[in-house]
Amino acid sequence: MSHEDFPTEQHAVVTCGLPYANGDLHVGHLRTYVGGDVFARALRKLGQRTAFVSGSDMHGTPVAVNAEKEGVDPETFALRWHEKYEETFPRFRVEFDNYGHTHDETNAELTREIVRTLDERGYVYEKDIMVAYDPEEDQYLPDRYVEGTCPYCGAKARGDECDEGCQRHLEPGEVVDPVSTITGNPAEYRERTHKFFRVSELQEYLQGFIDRLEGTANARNQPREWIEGELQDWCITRDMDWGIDYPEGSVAPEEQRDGDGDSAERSSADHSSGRSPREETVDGEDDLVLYVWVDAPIEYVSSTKQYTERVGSDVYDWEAVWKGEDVSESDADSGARPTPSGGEIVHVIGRDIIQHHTVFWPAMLRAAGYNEPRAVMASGFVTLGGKGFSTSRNRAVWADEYLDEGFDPDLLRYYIATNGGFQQDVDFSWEKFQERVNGELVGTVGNFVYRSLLFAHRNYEGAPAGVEGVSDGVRERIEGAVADFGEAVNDYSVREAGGAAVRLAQFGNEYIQRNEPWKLVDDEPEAAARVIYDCVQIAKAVAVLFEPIAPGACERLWEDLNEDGSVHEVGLDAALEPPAERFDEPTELFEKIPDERVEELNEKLEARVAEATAADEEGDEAEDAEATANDEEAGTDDLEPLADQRISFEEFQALDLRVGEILDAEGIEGADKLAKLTVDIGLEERQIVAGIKQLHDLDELVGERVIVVANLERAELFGVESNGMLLAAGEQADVLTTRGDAVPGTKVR
RNA sequence: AGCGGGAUGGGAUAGCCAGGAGAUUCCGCCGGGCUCAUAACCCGGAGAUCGGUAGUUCAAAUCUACCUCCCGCUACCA
Repeated sequence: MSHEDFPTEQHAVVTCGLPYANGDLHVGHLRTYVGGDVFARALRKLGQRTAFVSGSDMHGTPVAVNAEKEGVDPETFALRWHEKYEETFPRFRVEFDNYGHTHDETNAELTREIVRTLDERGYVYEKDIMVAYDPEEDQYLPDRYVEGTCPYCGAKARGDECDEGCQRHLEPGEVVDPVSTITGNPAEYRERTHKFFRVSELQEYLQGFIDRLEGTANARNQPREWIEGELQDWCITRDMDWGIDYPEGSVAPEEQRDGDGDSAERSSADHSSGRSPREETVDGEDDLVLYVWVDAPIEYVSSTKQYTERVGSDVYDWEAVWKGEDVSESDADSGARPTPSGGEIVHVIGRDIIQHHTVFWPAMLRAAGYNEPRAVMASGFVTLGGKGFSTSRNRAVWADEYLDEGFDPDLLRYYIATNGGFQQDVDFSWEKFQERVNGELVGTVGNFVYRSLLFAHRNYEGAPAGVEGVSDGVRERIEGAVADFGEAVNDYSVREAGGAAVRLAQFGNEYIQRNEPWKLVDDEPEAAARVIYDCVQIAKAVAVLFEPIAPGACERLWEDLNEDGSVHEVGLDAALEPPAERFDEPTELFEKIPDERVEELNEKLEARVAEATAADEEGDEAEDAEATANDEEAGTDDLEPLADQRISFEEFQALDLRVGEILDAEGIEGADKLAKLTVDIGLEERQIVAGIKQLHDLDELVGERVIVVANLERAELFGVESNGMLLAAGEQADVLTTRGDAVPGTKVR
């Protein structure tokens, strides 16, 4: 192991992947934040000085697009979500020392500073690239404003990644046959000058880095393919208004801020025209904004900085943590490991953003002279009934929803933190939730501390006096649990950190059961007192060890134990310090979840998912209706231009068009739009797949005359063979039919 | 079809990265105990040749190759 075990002398910072200010939080998101919170608390228990920070990710095209849809400016839109998150996290006892956002001044300033450093050190160069551009709307189309075909695998791809095919990250200008996602217009490529970060020069460094990176295995393995293959330089600018301006040396920061304000005003006044990407100005002045993945991770640093600004650098020094000893310019791209003088940086993220944290981000840090992350913990996803969450279909358990049901946040924390390995996907169901709460939290932990403290209170009004201290066996057992806890933290296993406490409580139950103090009280009062003293000690240790997972419950337990101070602040030593000799009747730490409750929750969930799916469909229809209306009003404006290219009569004759009659029509399961049709085309019956499921009452189509391209190559869609193509007009799939009574099979010409 | 993740007693999970006592924990099942405790708790038991095949090794759930099956995301106007 190339790193010292926790706790170390250095300060640590634990960060959580920034939530993207674009929608509600659900239990899946919470997995990462709870994981980070548990880990940060656990580090503190070990005695490691730790800052726990995060912030909202405000920039990027999806925010801009969705703000436009709502007719507000991106800042207003993103801030609204930011405030929501800021308020939600503490309700799950995810307590950041600082929670900022990427659009605040601290981050804007630090981002410009870091980028300027990269620039000065020669890590940035300019390159003219072809950028997708919508000539009709006169705007550039960065990232998700454009989609087209992946140049590597041929699948349909978004502008920034081949999300449906090979999963490759796509650089601007790479996507083939680009189309604007805003207008649907085919886009053309125009040459623009952009900034590139020489990631390729840091390849040797990154190879060393990935080998010494700690955390979960997936974070270390997934980026290998990139780091050990050929690293591409990274385009770090975009043609947009929304974001942090590229820090041109000649432009003073103040002016840039003004620029931001301007753009916000402009886009809010201008939203109806639906444009937010940078419009080219008359003089063609480059108004480049930094790519969102540049300023987003810098927020980790900015947020730490804000924390220091609040508490003072004598309490926590962000610069010592993040900067440490700067690597000299000439050394940066060597594989040499930086002097380990900085802090322990631990990133807790979802497994979908591993590459950003193990390639681009450490490269930036290194090149700018910052300290490298010690560990990346990448969590698996949360599934629902074995299937993935689908926010669009409302197939999810939302954070608010959970709280509204009145459940203690600790229950969910326990469930998602310990139900499986951190990098493993965990399944959520109310049944399993109930099982673990009732069995482990109530039956094992809650029951043990309650029976112990109640017995102690009734017979001794607290921990029995006159006992010399814990018995050796129990002491060893507690020490063992403390050791397990420490090991778990060093293994980055939040699951095991929780397990140590639960197993200790389990031991407590065995211990009290074996010694039966209730039988001893009368005949052997001293023996009884010793047993109960031991039990109270175990309960106290449980409070200390379980605090990272269940901070609320442990706070109550700490009070029940009549302990001074805060259970959140005590270290592991407290586990073996003598318990109080006086305390009141204890409370029940956790409550059982009755079966009826689970049934009710399941019904609710199912009903909502069904309803939302239906509403989704209606929504689509409404949108479609709107689109139709627009089509009519818009007249010729929205029509595709006529093809310039003329074809020969022979080429036309190559099409075998036939009249057909629909004999049967049914939807294809799993597909939103595809329908399977059986069509009689005179000489034979054909099975044809057509994308008309939502646009037609399928039953009404039966008997309808249609025009079919009979000699189109066969294709398979959703595993269903399509042997021909049904002709239809426009977005609404207005199906072509015959005016007279041409019989099926008649050739069309 | 592509990418990713899995396959361990009835169900759910750990262990595999750093091979070595026929294997963890939870739920369920069977039998017993206890009554301090939120019908909680404790003890004992049945039950897996760790997906298949072939290798490497003195030794493989753990390493290598191939295969099968499952799941997730994608798949959509042919």
